[in-house]
Amino acid sequence: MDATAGKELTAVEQMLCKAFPDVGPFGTSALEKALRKLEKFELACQGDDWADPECKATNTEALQYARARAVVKGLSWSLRESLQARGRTGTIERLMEEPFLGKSNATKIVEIFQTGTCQRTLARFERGEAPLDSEGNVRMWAHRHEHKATRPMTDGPAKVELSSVLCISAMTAIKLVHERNIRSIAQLRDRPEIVRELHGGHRLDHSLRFHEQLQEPVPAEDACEMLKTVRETVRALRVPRAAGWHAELVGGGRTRGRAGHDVDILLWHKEEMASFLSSQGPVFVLDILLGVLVEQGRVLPKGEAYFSRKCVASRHDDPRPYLRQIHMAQESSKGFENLQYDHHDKFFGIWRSARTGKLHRIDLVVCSHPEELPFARLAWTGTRTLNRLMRLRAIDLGLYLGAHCFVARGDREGTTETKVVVDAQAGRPPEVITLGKLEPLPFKYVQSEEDILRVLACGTNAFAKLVDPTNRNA
DNA sequence: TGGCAATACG
DNA sequence: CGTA
DNA sequence: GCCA
Repeated sequence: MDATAGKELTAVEQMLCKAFPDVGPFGTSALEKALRKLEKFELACQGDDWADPECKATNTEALQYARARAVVKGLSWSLRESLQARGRTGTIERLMEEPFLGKSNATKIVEIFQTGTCQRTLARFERGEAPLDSEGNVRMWAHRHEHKATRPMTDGPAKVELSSVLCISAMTAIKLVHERNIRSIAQLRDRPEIVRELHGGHRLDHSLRFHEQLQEPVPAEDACEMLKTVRETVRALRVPRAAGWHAELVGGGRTRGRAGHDVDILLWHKEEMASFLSSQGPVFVLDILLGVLVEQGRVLPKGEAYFSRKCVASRHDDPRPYLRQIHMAQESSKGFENLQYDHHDKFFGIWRSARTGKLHRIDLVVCSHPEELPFARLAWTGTRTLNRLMRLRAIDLGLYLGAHCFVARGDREGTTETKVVVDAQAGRPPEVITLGKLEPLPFKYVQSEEDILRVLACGTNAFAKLVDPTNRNA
């Protein structure tokens, strides 16, 4: 029996029941692009979520646009046909039956679909003006806190352009516009003394210099070459069972079947961890791999370009931090926020094509423990919006979902126990696992992305469309 | 009607 | 504050 | 915008 039978689905459940193809059948790509632009304007003008430590507010507008775009991608009916058959009002009503769309966003979607823009938000953002709220008032300040507002909603195009530079965040772009009157990348390039003040060092200098190249889509030929080179290089390393290392595309390369401006590669091994112990201490496969790739001239070195490596030694404290009894027993007001989780070793850097000499962003992620592979795959395949939806769903079930495992939050009223339905297929008795506070769900129940999605669907196949990564472009 | 909006690391 |  |  369906675990959700007898009650209405939550908005998050409705979303996860959908498929999000890269290109849908109903001609909504211009609408999706407009909603993406609105999200980017909101992020660039307000700062990303939690960007201001003094004012911990969610960027609700950006979140709404991201969700609205996902809803449009997941629509199983045609806006065009609905507008013909039911008219504007009928279509708005139908949109309001979709998750996360109220009257305001439904109306906006119809306006953008019919006219290509939205007069009170998108058109104003594009002219560098502050948008209007649903009552027609100018939304001059982020977070609606007029008295301590430091972030005007004007100059959207300048802020979007500046924050697209690697190493320049939304908050830095906002300061450049309003404190230094810098309104484009070209203007920033003409002011080396201001660039120096940003303290980005050689990484920022390099990002600015090669910005256009780094924004270009990576040609399929180069993406293939990157994957092949990484795979062959890791398999030739002097590490335990080197031939057992795998390299696969995640990110846009997996959800869309083609790379965007970067290439995301996940490295994993059936038996080995991301690092091993030598007499000198832990050795990271990623470090050795990067050493070779830098030497071969494929990856730009730390002293030359953007280069961010994150490895952790605590992996070899046995057992893992999040499996330690001491952590499960630890109670704190902050819940599991104080937990030190292990993490996958990562590299964010610049690749130089052997074919064209052009530079491209590359992300390498090394799955830290073999059994965490499905969680690493799911998280690093994304998209960002889909990750947020899946993690919201996990919260609904009393679970934490990260890139490593499920952990019981144990923060519900009255009990610290969390019941997890790992299987509720028709014709079988449901299998329910009971977890204590901060106890991880044993990996034997989650051996694939499909298993994770089934747990999120309370043991059913309600979210099975998302098993295919090309349906994950939310 | 008010709390909540994903989660992580250097 | 930067990145995913 | 959703939900207890």
